Amino acid sequence: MASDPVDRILAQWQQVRPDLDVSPMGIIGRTGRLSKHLGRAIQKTFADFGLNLGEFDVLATLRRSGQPYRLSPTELFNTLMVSSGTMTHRVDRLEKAELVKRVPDPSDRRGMLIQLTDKGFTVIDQAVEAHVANEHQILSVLDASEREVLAQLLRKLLLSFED
Amino acid sequence: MASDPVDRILAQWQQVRPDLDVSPMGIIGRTGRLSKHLGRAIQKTFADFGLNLGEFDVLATLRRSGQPYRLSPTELFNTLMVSSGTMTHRVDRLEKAELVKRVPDPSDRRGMLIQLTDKGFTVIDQAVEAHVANEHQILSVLDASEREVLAQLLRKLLLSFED
DNA sequence: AGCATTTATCTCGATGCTAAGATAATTGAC
DNA sequence: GTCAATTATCTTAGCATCGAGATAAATGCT
Repeated sequence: MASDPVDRILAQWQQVRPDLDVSPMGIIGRTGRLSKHLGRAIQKTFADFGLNLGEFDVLATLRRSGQPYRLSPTELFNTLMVSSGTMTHRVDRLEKAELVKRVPDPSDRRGMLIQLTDKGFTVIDQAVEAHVANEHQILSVLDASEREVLAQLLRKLLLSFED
Repeated sequence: MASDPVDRILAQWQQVRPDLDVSPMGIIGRTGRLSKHLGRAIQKTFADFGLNLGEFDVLATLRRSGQPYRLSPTELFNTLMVSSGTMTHRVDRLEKAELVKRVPDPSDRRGMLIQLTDKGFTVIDQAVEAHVANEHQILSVLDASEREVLAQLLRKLLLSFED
């Protein structure tokens, strides 16, 4: 197997700090770099639909929640691991683009519900299709069993952070 | 194996769009979420040294490059996958904290070199030790062979993005 | 019922990032 | 040797984010 930039980083540390076992960087460093690359590759698809990654995530979360395609801001920002302020701004932008609208929560007068509009539904359904096709393309360097193993290991690690 | 939030996302998509094979999200979605969790867990260690993740990366890159602990801004931002403007700002901050200093490149009058100061050297050496210990802790949920397999698969995927 | 605590959302100020463009110096084709 | 193209760094404007705090409503203890 060819060496990647992270292998070179590990080798450099070995040179200057041979007393340290920096092997965890082989996973943590690669996860960070990979996440950046994946984010960039994926943004390109969203741009075709006038969305950025954050906006896509909001619409996708509403879409996959099923009818009536409506969730509270709190559910959205908890699911998406962002702050409440971030979610307010994302919804502002999406509302301006008429992809979602805010409706009062009938059962809690403090709360609002974020409702996917018809236009939002159409946009996210098309965007998801393009996105999934793109994801298949990106992962085509791994065969089916490699993908399976990778997903399992990532899940195990992820479970140590969240239920 | 227990299910994680990404499993629930996949199950939701299966419900509302059974025509789509969303299995790539099992890897791409988890990589993104994991990267966020890892970033947060790691920032905490850096904060003890008055650094954020970006600043740590700059100091660490200089440190592991070996003597004379000096690199150009271009080498730094290429290595760290950020824009040139971002690197200017990071160096500004680090220079203000007297952890690095800018020195003219003797062989190219357009260029500057970013030099780790003695103070910067001391700080990064301590920070790296704490950081590596923290990384070992984070990955302790995986056994040695799992870590090895995970690193290999991440490298294979990473190599499809960069040499 | 009354009141303190918690919950839901939004507002605001600060931070770090990007992309495009400015300046200055080097390189390379002729 | 000249000069156009490239390269290196910094500047600037704009954007997405976070965290702390404000407001308003619901909850729950007594």
